[in-house]
Amino acid sequence: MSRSGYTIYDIAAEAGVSIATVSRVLKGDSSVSEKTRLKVQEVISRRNYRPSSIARGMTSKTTHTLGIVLPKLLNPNYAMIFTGASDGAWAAGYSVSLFPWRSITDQEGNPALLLAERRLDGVIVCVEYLPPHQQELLGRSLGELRQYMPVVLIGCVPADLDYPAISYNMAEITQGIVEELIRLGHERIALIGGMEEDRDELRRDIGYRQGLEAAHLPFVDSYRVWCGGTAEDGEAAMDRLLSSLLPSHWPTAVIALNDMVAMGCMAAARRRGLQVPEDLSVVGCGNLFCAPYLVPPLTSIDTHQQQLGRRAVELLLSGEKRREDARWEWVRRDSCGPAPLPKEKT
Amino acid sequence: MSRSGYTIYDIAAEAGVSIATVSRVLKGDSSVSEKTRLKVQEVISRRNYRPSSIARGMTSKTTHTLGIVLPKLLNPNYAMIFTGASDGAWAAGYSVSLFPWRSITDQEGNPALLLAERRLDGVIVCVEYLPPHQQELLGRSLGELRQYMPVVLIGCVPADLDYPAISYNMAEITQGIVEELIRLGHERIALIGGMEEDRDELRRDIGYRQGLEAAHLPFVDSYRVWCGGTAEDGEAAMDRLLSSLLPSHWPTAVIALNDMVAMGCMAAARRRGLQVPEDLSVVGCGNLFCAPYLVPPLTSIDTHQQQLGRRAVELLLSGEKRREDARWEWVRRDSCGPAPLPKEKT
DNA sequence: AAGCGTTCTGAAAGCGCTTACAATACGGCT
DNA sequence: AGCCGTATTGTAAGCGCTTTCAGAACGCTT
Repeated sequence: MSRSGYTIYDIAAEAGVSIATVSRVLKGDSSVSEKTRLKVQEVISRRNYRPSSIARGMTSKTTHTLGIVLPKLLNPNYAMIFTGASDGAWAAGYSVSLFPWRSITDQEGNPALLLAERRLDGVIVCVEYLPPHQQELLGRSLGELRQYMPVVLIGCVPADLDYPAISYNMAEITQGIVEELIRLGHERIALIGGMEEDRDELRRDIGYRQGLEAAHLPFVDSYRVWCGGTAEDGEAAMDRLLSSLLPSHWPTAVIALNDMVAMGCMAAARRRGLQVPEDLSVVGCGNLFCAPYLVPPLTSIDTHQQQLGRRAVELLLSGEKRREDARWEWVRRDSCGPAPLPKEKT
Repeated sequence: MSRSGYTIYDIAAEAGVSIATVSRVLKGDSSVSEKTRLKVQEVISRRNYRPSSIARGMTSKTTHTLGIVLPKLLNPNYAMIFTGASDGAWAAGYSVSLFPWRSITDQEGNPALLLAERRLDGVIVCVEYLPPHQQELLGRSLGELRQYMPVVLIGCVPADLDYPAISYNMAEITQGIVEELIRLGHERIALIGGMEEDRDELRRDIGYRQGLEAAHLPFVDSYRVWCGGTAEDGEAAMDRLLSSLLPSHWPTAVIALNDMVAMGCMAAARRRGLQVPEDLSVVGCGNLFCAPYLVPPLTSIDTHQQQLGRRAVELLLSGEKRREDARWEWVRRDSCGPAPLPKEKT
């Protein structure tokens, strides 16, 4: 209990040397004689002394702590990024602090206040879609933050933002999915979710339209449904979609914003009597741990979130100022199959 | 980019006052005249100055950072605890750093090294079952850690460990589940997962046996299966269980360590042609976000993990040295139903 | 024994902020 | 004008460590 209060002075005194010498053995300086080193180390380990990294930070201007800002840790996608970041950081002797999303977008007073005061050695910011007025706020916060520490962005990052960043190229991914679905014979393909991102090169829409266009399929407005990122959102969106159409026009395939939304879609479809994948193919994104255990097991796009977190830390620590796209990869399971044969029932 | 290098000296010089005065307006000391305060604040906000919390920590001996140590952030249960902790911490002006499990159990050299050096204002440690030799190591690490900062434990914490703690009373919970299942007519109830915890008062086994005993049901050894905490583990364990028994002796209900294990169990059961809940009732624990979207929706025990994380922070910051049990609550969905009528087919 | 090049050590000056404690300023009173 | 109490502000001493620079020790050489 008694808060251990040893300082370098205590150790120095007990070992009969100066604090400079203790400091030297602490950092493994070779200019300390073997004899002295042993003596000092003995005291250190007997007293269980640990130098204060706060004091060290005073001179080194370093905290060995990184920050991560993300919208919602309960979203397993972010938990994966965090995990990867933490692993990478730990391997390099750093730890990672979580900062809630509002720490960087709160209106009240000074935006990045706490974050900037913390003098972290770097911050990873996971960017989600924001309404325009918040975007501007975020921009300012990031700018201010960057005066104090390196910042790396993850997510749907506009290309003209000159931060080091790893982005999901949702346009490319979505186009890839559309093409695959078309290859499977689907012609009525719905796109569910994905707030409107702000830059063309990243918008799911672009990929979606391009994919359709390439196959000379029409873009049907009612097959494009917006929603948030939770399973509930997905369920509601799917409900809306199906309600708004005659069953004969129901899509035969759905591309979901992420796996949670996909879960919701499948639930809504099931409630309407649709069989997945016989009547409806569903593709998710993110490849969550539960994807293989859904019924049917969910086909998803793996975006290698953990790897992505690690990579963000690398960028942060190396100071490389580059932008990269996240890798992505199909994980084919059973929720996605050939289009049903047209039955012309209605 | 140019790392903002303002110090309190710069601000003081520019405002034409002493650093003491700047420090005073920084902390809102009322002994500064209105005129001076405005002048100083003007400079501060014009220069966008943020006092370094490192330097502040020097004198205050405070980092406004808490730590959390947990086995695996990818386990949503831990993500929930972390989220709760982070919310609570943030509300009190703190942030929370993640430390990997091995930061406290690694053999190599000094155990709690980094953690202790960090001089956090407190640490939450989520304890899982550990093999005996690691338990001892953990004990030592915690002891050392506690010399430097308050520690709160979460999980299956032995009652004789005199740390402030919030524990799951798995015995009570498991007994509650058994009783409910018996009430539904089940007589062959399996218990899957849960490494052997080390203290009687916490062991699932105890609750399991007591529940059976109270209803004069026999304890059948082969209905007790051990496994780790992932869906894969659960699937494998369920497979082992079913393989080892004649179908006529298959359990009609399964209690799973957690929801992920429950997911695995359901998958394994389904593969054997068992219908949930008609042939087999499944109860999980943790009430994950995906529980409602499994097929059938999973009945689970909600242990209020987020609330628990918040509470842990409260204990940490208040210094209260007490032990509490986590609240728990049934979340009844469809994976759990009346026992099938005995068909005596084999 | 004196001289010299190495090795080791120690003294002291920060790092950026907080906080007694001392000093100054100001307003009002006699 | 001379005093005093209060409201402000400044000075300086840390906080626990790192690091530069200088001094002490030691081992050889001649």
